[in-house]
Amino acid sequence: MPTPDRTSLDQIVHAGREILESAGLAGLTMQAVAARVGVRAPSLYKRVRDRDALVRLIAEATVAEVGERLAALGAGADPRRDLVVLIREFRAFAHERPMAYQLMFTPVSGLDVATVSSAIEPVLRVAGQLAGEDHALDAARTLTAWVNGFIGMELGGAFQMGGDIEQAFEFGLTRLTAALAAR
Amino acid sequence: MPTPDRTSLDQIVHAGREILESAGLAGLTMQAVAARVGVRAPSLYKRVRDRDALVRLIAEATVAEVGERLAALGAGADPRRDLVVLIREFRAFAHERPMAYQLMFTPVSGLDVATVSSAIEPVLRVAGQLAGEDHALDAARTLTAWVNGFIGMELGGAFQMGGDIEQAFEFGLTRLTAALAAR
DNA sequence: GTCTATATTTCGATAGAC
DNA sequence: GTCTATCGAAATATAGAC
Repeated sequence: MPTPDRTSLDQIVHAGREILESAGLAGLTMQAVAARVGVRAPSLYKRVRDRDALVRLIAEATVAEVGERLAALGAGADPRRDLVVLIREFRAFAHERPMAYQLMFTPVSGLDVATVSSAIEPVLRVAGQLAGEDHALDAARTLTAWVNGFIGMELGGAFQMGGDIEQAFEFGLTRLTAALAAR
Repeated sequence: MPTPDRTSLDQIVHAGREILESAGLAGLTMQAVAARVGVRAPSLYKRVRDRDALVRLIAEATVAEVGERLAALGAGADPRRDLVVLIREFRAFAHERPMAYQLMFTPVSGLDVATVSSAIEPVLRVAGQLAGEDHALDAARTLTAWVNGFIGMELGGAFQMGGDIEQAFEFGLTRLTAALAAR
């Protein structure tokens, strides 16, 4: 073995995730990733087909992590309380990894349905408990649309009219959970 | 006058908006804009400082158009009905100009507060009528977050679990308007 | 598997003639 | 004001030596 492995796919993806957060998607260049793992850019192509493939791997790792965190919350006796906890955790993740969060909802990431479906399964389940199985999907979409929109706007600085952002979030969360409860 | 004007700032912005829709933000190059208005790229710099300035002008024109369309709807006797009409019109615009819509909510566009504020004034007003002035801002943010999130997800193809998207939209709209009404 | 070197492409922006 | 010509700056990806 003339030249032993100096990096690995895991290390590359990990480095990519860090660079994504610190420099954005545009800053996620093959050179930057290579520099962080301690090799030259051409060496990355031994493990990753091209930049798009690396971006997809990062997006998949992000979805998987979100799914684990949501699943780890478990379920209690009160679906409404479970839902509040789920949504807050979702937002907390977005604040920790804003760029990765946005990447998840970007078309270019090319995520497969199965990965995403399993990640948001807890939300769908609790939405069904709350709104009734007939409205489970509609309720889950209402919730995810709202929280995703809220996060996107706060991350993008779209809330420019003053006021308390935390209060606005809790207001929406309270009203939404009440509105989705089966009647 | 050796070389009479062959284009104008209005024409440049108009061409930019069309290219944005057909080729995306990445396809909005100075060369593409120049070609569409019938000049060479360097000529654009006589009327626009640089590409960022052009992008900002396009974003501002988009916000202005949204504002006009929302304002044109007027107000009726039922705030709840007004709100439904407003939100549907907002979504209709997003479907007509998806790329411009997304640009509005992109940090890079650098929109000033005043422009955006006046555009969404109808939403804020009706939200206040519905939820009470104490909750006007919170209610408006809940609404805009939801509709923005919903539109972003449908434009990005994030609704991958089947079902009827229109039904999901109307479900959310109905539940939200009910939830925001003052109690 | 890693490296140097480089081909390729693309685009933003400027200089200076007309 | 418009043009040609060109600079400068990236970054992706490949070729081939070691």
